[in-house]
Amino acid sequence: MIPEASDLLEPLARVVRGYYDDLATVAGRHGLSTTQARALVALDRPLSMSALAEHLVCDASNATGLVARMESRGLVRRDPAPDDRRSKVVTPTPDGRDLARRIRAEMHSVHGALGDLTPTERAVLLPMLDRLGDLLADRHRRGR
Amino acid sequence: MIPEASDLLEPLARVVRGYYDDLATVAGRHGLSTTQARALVALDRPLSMSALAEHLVCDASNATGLVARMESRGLVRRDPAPDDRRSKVVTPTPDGRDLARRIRAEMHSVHGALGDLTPTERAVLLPMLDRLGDLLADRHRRGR
DNA sequence: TATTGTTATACTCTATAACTATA
DNA sequence: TATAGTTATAGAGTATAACAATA
Repeated sequence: MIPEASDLLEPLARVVRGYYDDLATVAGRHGLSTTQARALVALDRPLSMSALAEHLVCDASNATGLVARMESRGLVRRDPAPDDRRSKVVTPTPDGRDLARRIRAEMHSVHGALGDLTPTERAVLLPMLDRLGDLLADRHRRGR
Repeated sequence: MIPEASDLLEPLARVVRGYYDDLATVAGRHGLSTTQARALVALDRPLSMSALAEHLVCDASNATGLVARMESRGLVRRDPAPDDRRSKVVTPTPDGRDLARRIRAEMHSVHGALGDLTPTERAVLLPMLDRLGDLLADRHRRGR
């Protein structure tokens, strides 16, 4: 029995749902929305406003309010870019970095489920996830 | 080299992101939010308001507005439940069913990426996704 | 002219709390 | 008393359009 692409859609959707439910739970526990949690994790490296919006796949105008709320909570800073006076660089504060680290660590359902796999299963799954992630990113980069 | 659970986190996050970006694109193309798209796909079978809210992992009060908007677009109907006069049953209209079918079919990035895998890769990945989905659902059902 | 970020606006999603009509 | 659904409210995410400052 060779599975078709469509046979994998529903199982993949279930995994995606499990991941997002866990992220939402952990983010909510710290008073963050999933968008803020995603932004904070992405800000592992400083990003301009537009680069952040691109990462979150939303309009640049949304980043203004999003970053403003995170800034007012002391999680990030917004500094003028040194090379381009139109641009701003968003950098996490030490508090922001701590929280990002905690969010990653506290995704217990995802972490635990991956830990419940046998080492052999993990060794099989890892390259498949990498490959699928590459293929999805490729298609996203081209015209979707 | 035996991968740890944490080694799989980032690859899994990439796959999740690819899936959601595709869903958002397809939903937006039809003037739906991702929540409405998820609801419409879930309504493959009629659900009560509370069952729908549970599926979407949101408060029951949200379902009221969500279904009202979908109803005003002619995608679903809200009928009194036959057995319990407090309850209502949400059913997709023919238009709603069509749109749900189209959304599933138009997730080209996900569908295409799965199709880019070799048959052997799909045969390897399918049971792993099922297993991971089961583990995530288990942990969600217990206390997260 | 084009780009970066912002503001204004409007709509949707989301949770909480209070209400109603049933059970 | 408890449950199903609704309403009211408030905060957050989202896109569009228009704008200022800069490139």
